[in-house]
Amino acid sequence: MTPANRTGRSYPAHNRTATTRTHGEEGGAETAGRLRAAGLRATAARRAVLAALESLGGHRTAEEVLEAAQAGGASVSRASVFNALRDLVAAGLALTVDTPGAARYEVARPWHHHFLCRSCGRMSDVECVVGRKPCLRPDLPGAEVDEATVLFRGLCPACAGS
Amino acid sequence: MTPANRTGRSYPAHNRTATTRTHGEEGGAETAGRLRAAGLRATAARRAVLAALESLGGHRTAEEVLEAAQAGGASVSRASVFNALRDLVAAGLALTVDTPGAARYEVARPWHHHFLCRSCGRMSDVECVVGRKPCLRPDLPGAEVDEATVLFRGLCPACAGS
DNA sequence: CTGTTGTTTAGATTGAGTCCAAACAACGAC
DNA sequence: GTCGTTGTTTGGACTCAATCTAAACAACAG
Repeated sequence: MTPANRTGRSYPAHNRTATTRTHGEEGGAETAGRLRAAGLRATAARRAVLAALESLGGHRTAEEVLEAAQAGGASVSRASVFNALRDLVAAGLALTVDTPGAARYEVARPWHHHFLCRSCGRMSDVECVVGRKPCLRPDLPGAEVDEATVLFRGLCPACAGS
Repeated sequence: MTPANRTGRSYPAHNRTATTRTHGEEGGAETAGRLRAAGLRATAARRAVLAALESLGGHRTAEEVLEAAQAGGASVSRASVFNALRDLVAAGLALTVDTPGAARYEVARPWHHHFLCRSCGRMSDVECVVGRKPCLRPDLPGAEVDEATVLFRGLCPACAGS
């Protein structure tokens, strides 16, 4: 039951920078600058991963990012993609989504939540009324809350309509 | 290999459905009755898993349940624990919690949410104001929402206090 | 340009979970 | 009680995600 495809594009694919870089690598000086501004060294692997995440759009697994980065001409290893994603999330440039199976990543944007369709398996964004974290508070006296993530499950509009 | 050495007695066969037993041993008649009431066959594996989940309490991984079930004297295979947990969740007798890493399970109780401490890694329950699902609704017109799970992250009272 | 220090790499490794077909047991029917 | 149907269990091989390793390497401050 529920064949569950990969996460689809709930986002229009983010257009890549029209001007191609002379070095033939994904991610140009702009990407490098954002990495440094976030306190990270602007290594080739991190630039490729960030660029891949942006050009893919949506919620992607590490494997998808790896493929996209390599397809983009970068020479990146699997381990580096995991390292880079970890660092990007820690630096606030990317977000992780808790999903069963493989973890999914997306470029950072204002705080929001996710809807996972039980039929097509696609994940889509759900705006957060508050827009920043933590948007909910647990009834847990003494706790220090960093964030509250909400995962909705059900049938997406497309699957519910048919 | 060593096919002659299989552990022979998988089903203790101390089950007698004719008269209602009142004592609640692990995997006893009471547990069996709840399984049947939920539409499941009362197999030894499922009784052991449900009993283990209950005696352990809290939010447990499949591995922990397996160990507890085996420690409790039952002869259960790993695959059966996964099968049983899947079935218990489907039948509404147990709940899954989406956590990074291994999935966690708990005996069913009124709808609630979870707090995951980033320091000690412990998970605790957070009451849901609504108490039934779906307790939140996404701004996603046309979607059919089954449930909304909230995962809080931060420092639990114990870790925040020190 | 150079040194320090953080990063990358391929491959081995761990860990969670699934798949398989044959053996087996639950339970309604008799 | 016994039987037959049908659902379950089994262990081992397997898949897939993710981490670990130590040596080679590259970023960037000085």
